[in-house]
Amino acid sequence: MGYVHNDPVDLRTWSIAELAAEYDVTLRTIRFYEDRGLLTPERRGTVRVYHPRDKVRLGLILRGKRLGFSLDQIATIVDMYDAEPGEEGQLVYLLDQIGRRRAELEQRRRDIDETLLELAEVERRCQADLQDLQRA
Amino acid sequence: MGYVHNDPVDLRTWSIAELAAEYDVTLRTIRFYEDRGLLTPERRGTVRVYHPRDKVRLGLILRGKRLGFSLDQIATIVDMYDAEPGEEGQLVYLLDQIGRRRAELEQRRRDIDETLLELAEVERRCQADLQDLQRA
DNA sequence: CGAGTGATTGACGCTTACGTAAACGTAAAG
DNA sequence: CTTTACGTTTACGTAAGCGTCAATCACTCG
Repeated sequence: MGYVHNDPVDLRTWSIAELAAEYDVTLRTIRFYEDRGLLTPERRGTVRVYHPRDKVRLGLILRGKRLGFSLDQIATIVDMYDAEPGEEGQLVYLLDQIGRRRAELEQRRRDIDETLLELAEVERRCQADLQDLQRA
Repeated sequence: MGYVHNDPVDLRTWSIAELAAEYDVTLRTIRFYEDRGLLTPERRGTVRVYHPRDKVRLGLILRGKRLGFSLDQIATIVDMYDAEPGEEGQLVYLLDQIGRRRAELEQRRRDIDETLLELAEVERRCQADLQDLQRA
């Protein structure tokens, strides 16, 4: 275990297996994300040690996946979170990226709402058919 | 062209190129979906002719893709739309599927809302930093 | 008739996102 | 000391989702 019981949040660490269990992914997956530069855990000797920052990032990555983003897109999103202030060009670029992502997400939400409406309609039809069957 | 001008909606047809242009996908993509059983256009000789039903299905497929569903998942979803009444087992199965999809979609919407909130936060920081730079 | 234009079917290639061994290291427990 | 648990790298495999030819056919326009 990453250790102990009552550590302040910032001191806790996790093993790769602990993270895998908590987020229900395989070790392979976590290592793959590292390979792609999405995670950079500490190394103690050869062993990977994950800090709260790494854990948060993994959470963000998986949420991005649920949303259907590619790992490349996720990389740019996740990196936005801990970007340092930087120079003006950087900031403008970041703001631009944020705008794009927001537009994508809002489109997705519309897609979801439409789909939910249609599912409800299909469900209604289904239940009606079921009623008819059971009366017969 | 699929023909004419003022046909009742149900009579219009489209060529593969027209559909590709309208939805901004390649011919290859459309044929691939057919290969996977997601589309079944009419054949006039060797040529594919798309009816309104096919066009609608393509729209559903692409929306499914935007939502990050796999083609397999999309197939089951899309097929729900034109499922015939069928027997009780079928209907129960369908209702179950609907429930699952709905749960997935609602999770996704939560993901989106969280992400949007966080993006707004990052944006706020960004704009603040930009302000600071421009005062200096 | 010849040149385009737009369609068709293969067939091979490529990227993404991992799965799945194989072969090895290390450290605590029985 | 050997087993067991947990970790490591290297590397090949695979499924999904198309891109990209190549070869061929059908129709129309000048």
